[in-house]
Amino acid sequence: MARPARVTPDRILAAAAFEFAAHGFAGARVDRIARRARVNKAMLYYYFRSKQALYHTLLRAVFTRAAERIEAIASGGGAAPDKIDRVVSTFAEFIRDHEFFPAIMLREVAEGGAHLDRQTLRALVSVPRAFFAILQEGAADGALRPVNPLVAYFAVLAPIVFYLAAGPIRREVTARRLMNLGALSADDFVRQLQDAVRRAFAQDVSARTRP
Amino acid sequence: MARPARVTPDRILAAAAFEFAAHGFAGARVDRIARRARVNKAMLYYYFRSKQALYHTLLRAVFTRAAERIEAIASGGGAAPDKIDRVVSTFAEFIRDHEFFPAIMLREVAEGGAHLDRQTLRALVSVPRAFFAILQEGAADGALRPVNPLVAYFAVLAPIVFYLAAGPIRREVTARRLMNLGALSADDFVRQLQDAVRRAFAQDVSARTRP
DNA sequence: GTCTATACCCTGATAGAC
DNA sequence: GTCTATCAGGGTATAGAC
Repeated sequence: MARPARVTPDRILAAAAFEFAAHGFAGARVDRIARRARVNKAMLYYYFRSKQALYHTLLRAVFTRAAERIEAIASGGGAAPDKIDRVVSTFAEFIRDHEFFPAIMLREVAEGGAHLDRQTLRALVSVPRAFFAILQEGAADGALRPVNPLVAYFAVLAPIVFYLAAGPIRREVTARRLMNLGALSADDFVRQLQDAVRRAFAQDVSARTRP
Repeated sequence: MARPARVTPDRILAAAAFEFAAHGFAGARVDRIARRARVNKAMLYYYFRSKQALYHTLLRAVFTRAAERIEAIASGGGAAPDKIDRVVSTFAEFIRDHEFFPAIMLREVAEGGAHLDRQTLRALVSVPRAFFAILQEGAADGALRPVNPLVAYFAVLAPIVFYLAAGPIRREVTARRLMNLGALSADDFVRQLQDAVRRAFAQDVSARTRP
């Protein structure tokens, strides 16, 4: 049941996601967000009190949604290495559904989390928390080597975010013929990263049970 | 042989690195850069024509220096897996010498390379180019598994940059007691990442010859 | 809820004296 | 080479009519 009253703020949020991802908080222009959302600028301030409030709302929504997906994997069934496979593919899928996510994630890390209020930080932290639970489960039953959880966390997630965020630069490099980067679809990247991660952290690499 | 004429622009560049890393191009304030460099703002504009020119100069210098270090490894001696170990440690070392680097790198990727002129892009590209040469050498002599070079590149470098850039957020998480992240020094991170990368990409993991 | 017009501040950049 | 003073433009935010 569509609530028409919701559609305007949602359009604003979608436009804001695009703008903040492309230019960062300081570089984003409220005028551009309003124009892209096809609403009047005063309307934007009517729904969101300020540029900051708009940004905070956006961050909270997106980090909460991301955390939910990872938590679902951790608390679901399956062997630990398979769960890690699923973390990789789910994260990539989440980014496909939220193209603005990698850029905003990178910027927020660079910013030192300056725009993350407690609730948002809590959502963000629940991602590594869920991931650590998978690692511990795998170490306990011998499916995973015992490794430092932070190392594993960054080894798994950083490549995905970075690779998908770097798409525009790769296109620029290719367009200027500075280097010949072969074709590599996002799905292929995911599969090969799953493979690398399994070799890096699974106790028995040959135990492949990918669907 | 100190050339006093150089010291002022260098101080400005150092201050700019700090400011741009902390706030990004749009968020950076020329006034703050000048104050931090202890020079008058007019002086800054005397040496650098504009905020943009200052940023470009900084980017070109830092990416060129980073590329040099990686190229030296690729063209140096040793087995391919050992070279990859060295890429990991050298990159971490480079960041220790240039603390502002991870944030600027992340922001530039998020920006889609909007501030990278041809020369800077060329320097940036020479990093993966050197890395790919190592991979090819290793695949040719059987020391490395044949893998997609882009996957390996991002699997190796993204975790380092991301992990070191995320230091401030980790401190924030710890300070707010949202999660208990154990102690992990940068050196430990490097060693464990080297280990993970070797397992992921070396043909024979047991062939360890780390100094 | 929607729009126009505008206040007001911030910031990049420069003119011009020394 | 160095500094003070200032301008011009652009950007967030709001007042107030409808």
